[in-house]
Amino acid sequence: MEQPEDEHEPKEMPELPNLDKWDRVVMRMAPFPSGPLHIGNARMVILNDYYVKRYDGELILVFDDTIGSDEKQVEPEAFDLIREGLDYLGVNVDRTVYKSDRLELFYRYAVDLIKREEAYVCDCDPSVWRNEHKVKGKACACRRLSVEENLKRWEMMLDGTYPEKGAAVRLKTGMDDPDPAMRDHVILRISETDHPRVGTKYRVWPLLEYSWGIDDHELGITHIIRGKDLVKEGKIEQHIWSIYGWKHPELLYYGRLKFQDATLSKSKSRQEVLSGAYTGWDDPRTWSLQSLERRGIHADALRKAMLDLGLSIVDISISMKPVYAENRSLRDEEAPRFFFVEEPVWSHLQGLPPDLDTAHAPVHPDFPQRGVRNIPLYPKKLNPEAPVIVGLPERDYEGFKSGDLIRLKDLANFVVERGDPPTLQYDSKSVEEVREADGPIIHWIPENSVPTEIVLIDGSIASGLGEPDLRSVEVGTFLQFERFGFGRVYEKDEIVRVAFAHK
RNA sequence: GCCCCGGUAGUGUAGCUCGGCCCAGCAUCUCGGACUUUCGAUCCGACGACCCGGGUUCAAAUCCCGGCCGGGGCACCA
Repeated sequence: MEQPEDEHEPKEMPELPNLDKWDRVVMRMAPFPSGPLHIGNARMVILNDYYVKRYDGELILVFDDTIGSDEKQVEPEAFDLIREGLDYLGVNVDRTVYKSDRLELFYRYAVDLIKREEAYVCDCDPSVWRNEHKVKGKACACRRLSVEENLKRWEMMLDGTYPEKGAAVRLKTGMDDPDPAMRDHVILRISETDHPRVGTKYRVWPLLEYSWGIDDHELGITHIIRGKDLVKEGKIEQHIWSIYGWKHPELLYYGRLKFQDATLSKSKSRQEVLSGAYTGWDDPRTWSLQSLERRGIHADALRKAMLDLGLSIVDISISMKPVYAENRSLRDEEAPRFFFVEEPVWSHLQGLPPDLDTAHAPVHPDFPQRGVRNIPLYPKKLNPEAPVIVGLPERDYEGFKSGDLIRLKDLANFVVERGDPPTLQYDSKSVEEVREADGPIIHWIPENSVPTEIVLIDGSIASGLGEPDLRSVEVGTFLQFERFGFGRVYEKDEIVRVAFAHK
């Protein structure tokens, strides 16, 4: 097949296997609703979305909201947060399913598996079973129980006779399996935890591998792409599919992602968001999709970076730099330029020619047709005697010596005179002079500049002043502060607030 | 302890199924240079890898064996 070469398209991904076995590709995304999707979940989402779009298939969003555990709990607000993240990524979901709506289905199959003698109700103490039976590969007495006895026990699980952990349904995957991980795994257990959607309606809950063994078939899933932490679960699913003679969906696994420049912890983020230490789920330290959106990271930058990883099952450690590089190439063109000075060193301008009262800087240097920003030097028109003052970046000023020739970008060249206050003596207008002297060209701000705060990636805030035109910028604008970096305006009142994206 | 998976430049990836066109392609990073009134963009260039050892073969990154290294599983979590 001929693939058109388009350098803007992500790398060509491999074909999905055994396409001819299925009428139409049906895939699913199954986040556990404990919080918003973060960059680590993006791979799962993007991969599934990519293949569904490629084959014009169907994508089902399945909220994997079984009861979880003490460490992993369903959080009610997560459902909407997840949808928000999917919207940002541009994922179209054809259908949404909640695991917690399907308990009756899992119960029916549980009874059927018991009747087929493929499963049994085990009331052994979990640690005893682990140490005496799983490790040694020896079946417990429960395994030999009659169907009748098992069904009776099953009812006792449902009606509350058994307490939590008092009994569980085990699937007969085989006590003689060489892999201890595969020996008669629990597929349903008792939990009386309150569920955000269905409350205490059910006290018997399926485990992930079991619910998927049933649902991947019931939902008509043809291809499953998920993290390799689920390969054991995949094997158990295959065991279930074989019992029923169902056609096996294709299983694809990818490795875990580690980010060199980000620490991801949904539970820590949750804690910090709740305590107010983080400003919300869009705090950059959460690395949530919301936070990336706020920073102006284009969904396609994320998409390309994720697809560039391919489908390798190896665990990988990646950097955000490719994402940033892609984002820059996607958004640099649209980004208007502004000056921002973090800790201005206020300096007096002297000897300005009378006609030099405003600086004109291009909105975007590569597109002169987009016009100029005007930076007036004389805000105090009523008091012509007042000195003209500009703010310089402290970092630059520190490196200057008296007598240095520097250029205020888009204005003129000056000779530095260090002091308190520092003064800048007008020298010349054109850029050639400073070039010859090999002097620095720095950005600056005039007196009537706009209070501006930039939220950095580590959550700290760079506060300073932005040039006057920043006042008219709209919320949502992706911009560049010259010699500082790119960011997106996310809020504006007296202060313009920008989320830093990248250099 | 048992089981599974994997090892291509700093990082990520292509190639490995069907050995030769691979003295290994691409991206990113880094470093030079050009250009530019930004530490942005653009252009040019450079650096840099098939884990090791055997074997099969006319020929191996690709197949086989051993070793080493790395990751994961062994929950009444997802």
